[in-house]
Amino acid sequence: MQTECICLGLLTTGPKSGYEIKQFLSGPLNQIMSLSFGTIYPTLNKMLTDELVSCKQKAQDKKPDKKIYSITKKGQKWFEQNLLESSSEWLRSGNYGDQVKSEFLMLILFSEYLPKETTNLVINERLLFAKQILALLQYDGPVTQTGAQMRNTPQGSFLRGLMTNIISSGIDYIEKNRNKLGK
Amino acid sequence: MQTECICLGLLTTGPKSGYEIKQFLSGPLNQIMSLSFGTIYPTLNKMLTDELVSCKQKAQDKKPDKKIYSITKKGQKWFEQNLLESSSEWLRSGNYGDQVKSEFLMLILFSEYLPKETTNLVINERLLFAKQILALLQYDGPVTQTGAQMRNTPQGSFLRGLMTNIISSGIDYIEKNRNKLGK
DNA sequence: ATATATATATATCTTATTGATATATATATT
DNA sequence: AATATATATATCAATAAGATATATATATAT
Repeated sequence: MQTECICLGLLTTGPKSGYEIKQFLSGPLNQIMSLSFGTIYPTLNKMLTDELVSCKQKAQDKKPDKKIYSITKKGQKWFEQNLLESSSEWLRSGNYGDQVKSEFLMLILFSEYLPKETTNLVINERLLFAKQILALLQYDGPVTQTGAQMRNTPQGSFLRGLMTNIISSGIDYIEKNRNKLGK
Repeated sequence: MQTECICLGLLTTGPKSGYEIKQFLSGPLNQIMSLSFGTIYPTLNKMLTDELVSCKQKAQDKKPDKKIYSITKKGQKWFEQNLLESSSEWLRSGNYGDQVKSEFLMLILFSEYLPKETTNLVINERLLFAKQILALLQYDGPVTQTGAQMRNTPQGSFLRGLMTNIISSGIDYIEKNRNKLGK
């Protein structure tokens, strides 16, 4: 149900192929949402049957057809209806720094069973990884037209700002308190 | 593979039933990791076959038997080995405020299609929800013996501190910048 | 006093989702 | 020239979530 809604939401900014939806969900947005091809393609097909999207097939010689999906009027209506209905649910089920699946933090919880040098190494690499993501979020160079949604809209700026804020304060905390983890 | 590791990690602090594992993962730790019964029970059974855990069945009249699982020596070895091997993977796959599945933030991204009053209401409720979780994290009253792992160990304090930090800065950002979302 | 809700406790089943793999070609890099 | 990466779609097995069924005890509200 959500998968449909997310794909439709991304299609509101213009027609896209399944590959482009995946691409978009692999940019800065990847920090808050991801979908695999195994989810995207079946969902697109299902929505085609339900007439929530239409599909224009571009023939390409020797390559498989490029299938460009557009949201239909029925789809737009369904999307807005569904967004409204699920808003109170999405509010709680989501996570942005208050509900956060984290294998890294589980590793820290269990770190007493890890060689102390490994724990140190893991934290170093984690900080590096976090800083790479920060850089990706703050990057202001050219983007594909798909990524413009994260740039030029107030919603996109808000999200980028929030994520930057959360990640930075996480990095700060780890740097200041890592010494308190048992040695 | 991870499910096994997480269950074993929780069993290192003492024998537990499947229900108690679920309980523990529904406390403050729920913010970073959760498992459903549909995952816990089959995993426990699989690990019993593999002799990573042992099981003491307590007969109870008229109630189903209480099955208490303990980590075996083989299990402890497997756990430590696996923790070490997967550490470099868990480092990246995890999310704590830098990679964060968030239906709430997707809702914000799509909020232009939501009635403006709804967006406002959603943000208000979200802030309330976040503050409830903060209170839960900072709560210092009595806990079940299972929860002690999050209290009395340096790892537990570190996690609680990090989560508190991340959530607080998220709340701050939202309060200061919500006016910038289109009206 | 009684009804209702919540907590304890295990288990199964359908559905959703991931992650891996297969296929095919163009383009960029070494 | 060789290799790696990007474009592009699709399927499938393995994993995991979420719902539901079952059974009882206890706490709370009417």
